[in-house]
Amino acid sequence: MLERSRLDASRRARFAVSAPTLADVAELAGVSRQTVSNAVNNPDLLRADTLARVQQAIDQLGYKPNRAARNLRTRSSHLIGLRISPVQEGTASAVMDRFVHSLVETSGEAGYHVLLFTSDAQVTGDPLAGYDELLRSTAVDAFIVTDTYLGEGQASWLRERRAPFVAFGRPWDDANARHPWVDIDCAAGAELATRHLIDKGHTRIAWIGWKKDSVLGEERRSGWLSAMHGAGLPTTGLASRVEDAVGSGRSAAQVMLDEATPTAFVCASDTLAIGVMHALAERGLQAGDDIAVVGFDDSQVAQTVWPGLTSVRQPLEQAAIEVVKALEGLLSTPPQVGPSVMLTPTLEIRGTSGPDRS
Amino acid sequence: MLERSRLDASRRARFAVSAPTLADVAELAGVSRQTVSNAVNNPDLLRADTLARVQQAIDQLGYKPNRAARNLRTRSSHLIGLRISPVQEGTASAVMDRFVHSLVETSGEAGYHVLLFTSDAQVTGDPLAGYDELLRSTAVDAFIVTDTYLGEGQASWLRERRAPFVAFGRPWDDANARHPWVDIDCAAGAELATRHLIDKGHTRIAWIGWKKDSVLGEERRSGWLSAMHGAGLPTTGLASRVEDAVGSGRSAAQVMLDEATPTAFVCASDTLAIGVMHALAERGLQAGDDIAVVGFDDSQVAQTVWPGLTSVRQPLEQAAIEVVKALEGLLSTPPQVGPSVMLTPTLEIRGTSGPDRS
DNA sequence: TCCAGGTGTTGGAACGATCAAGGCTGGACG
DNA sequence: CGTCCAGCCTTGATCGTTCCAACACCTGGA
Repeated sequence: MLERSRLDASRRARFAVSAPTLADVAELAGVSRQTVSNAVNNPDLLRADTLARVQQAIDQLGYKPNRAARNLRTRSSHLIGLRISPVQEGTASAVMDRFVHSLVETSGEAGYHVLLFTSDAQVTGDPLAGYDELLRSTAVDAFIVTDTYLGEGQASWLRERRAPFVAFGRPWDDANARHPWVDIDCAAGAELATRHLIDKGHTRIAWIGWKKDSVLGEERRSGWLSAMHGAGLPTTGLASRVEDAVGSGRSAAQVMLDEATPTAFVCASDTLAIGVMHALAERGLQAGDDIAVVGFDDSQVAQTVWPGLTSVRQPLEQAAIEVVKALEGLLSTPPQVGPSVMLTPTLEIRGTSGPDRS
Repeated sequence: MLERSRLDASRRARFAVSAPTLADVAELAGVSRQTVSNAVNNPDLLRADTLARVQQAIDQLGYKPNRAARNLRTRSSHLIGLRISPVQEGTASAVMDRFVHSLVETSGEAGYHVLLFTSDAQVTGDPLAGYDELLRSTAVDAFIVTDTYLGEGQASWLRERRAPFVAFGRPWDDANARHPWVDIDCAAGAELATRHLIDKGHTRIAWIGWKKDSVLGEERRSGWLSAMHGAGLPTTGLASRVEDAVGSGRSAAQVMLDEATPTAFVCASDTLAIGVMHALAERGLQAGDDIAVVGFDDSQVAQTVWPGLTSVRQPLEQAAIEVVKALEGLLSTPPQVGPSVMLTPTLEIRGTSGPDRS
């Protein structure tokens, strides 16, 4: 008892705010360290009255387990690594923002925190360097991998090193990958967008999409294609594949308007859709009234631009929830790998859809 | 030697990928653990040949110090907590995205990682609960506080608990706060925007800003006011204070156009500026050609909307760099608190500025 | 030859938690 | 009455690193 308070005193002298430890709680409650540990982690192992006593001591001291000590002993950090990609200035996409937010919230509820890192590709030349460092220093328990369509081989790299991870985005480059993943059926999204325009009476609906080397772009394009074919509508001369930039969308639309007389545009991204709207504005045409436009991502731009850009909205909040669910399975003992999840997007209808053409 | 390899074997049996430890490196290099530790943390303590030998062993085994063990011993995690605020749907602001990205990059170079958490205010009712948990479990070394204009008392709360933190945003509510902070001189930004319009020949320049209880809004408004006064221009009847929403900006602009015949608008946010552009579109007016509009934040919307929204751009990348710099001072021993930093925004000139009116 | 003084290296203890195994109680059962 | 067992709690060891104090080695001067 005496020795104890001496220890306290010396500790208090060195550290202004010294967090209470398991031992402090144990002493106050008159039990052993392990019992306090059990009270925190396996409360049902204790007798009710003991638990209450320990609990009260915990509250009284404001005890919280020391993260570092727990991490060391349990060989886990309860941290999840997420690599964020560079901000794309001049585009309309803000997909990550919503996803990250929902991810932080959901994983917090599951007892995990999200740790961010960047690719540093411009520094080291290796886009996977960030993963390597966190993995080898055992800083995170698992990763969440995005941007799988870039074909950087993140997934196979991580699997080789037996690092647990969940992908947001299907394994485009590896058909027999066995890791858990969650993705959004963007072909269904494009199909939804196209059908919406067909329902409104459009028959000449153009597609402004990404270049052929973008798997994601081809996937979205296939949704437009199947909706058009399903309705028996022509598609020849109505598709364009360009860079994902406002200017590209604009010039693609100009060409299309001159050569194919479309009455509506479906775009692979809001960025391209905004480009189409620029082209219309330059001709004195009003998006919606004269020609319909639908975008993809439901970005802030789509939400705020006049007169409101109809856009495919990805269920990113739901995606984050599914990712965390898969992660929990992966990190439980024994690890449980559930089936992969494919979510369906919705359509946010706004002014650029225009009135019905009947 | 024999015992060592037995240990290795049993370890390998339990953990598929077992990271090498300090002891492993020490044995391979034929030195003690402490020497390896020194090689990593204080290389200049070793003789050149010893260092080389240890370094080679480190490379050979691919050794990285175990984070948890190091954290436990040094009582620091090299993690920085950042609370992210809820995503604002339907607005144009995306300030955080750029700031967070730059922060992750800069702090990474300084050896720190960023850990995200949410306020959970809707769950616990206490916006500071997230801070408390991370602080008491010693999960982070420091915090970066944003949204200081909300008046939640984050700063004073953290100071009371002696938690190291740097604020992005000046201490609006506490004039004699002593913590380090970095902020952007948004009054100067609004002044810059207004001067730009004055230079173009405008004399009746309206202000669409936030409600009076927003300190940030009043600050920005003061920039407009001083530019107008400086040029000897009238301001009566030309200022409006509304909610930060597209619809509010739109109706405020309608009223203003009817009653005060302005030829230009300066807005407290891109969201409001977009609202003004809606009002113009509804009257068949073209932003830029007919009436000039300037926004604030240089959001993706400003960058992509037709014909390009002139907007005040905050130097968020620079802000993040300054924040990390302050943080490094704060976490060094002894802590060094430098002077607070105020940065000046720039103006991104686009189509809505319109031609010169001379 | 011996010692002072610096440089380079070492072994033991500590950080604060959990794991694994063992001890103590009281009641059930042969 | 002795043994066993289940329930509850305690003890000692351990995770991998860094801190601390001490030790071996070398050089130069007395």
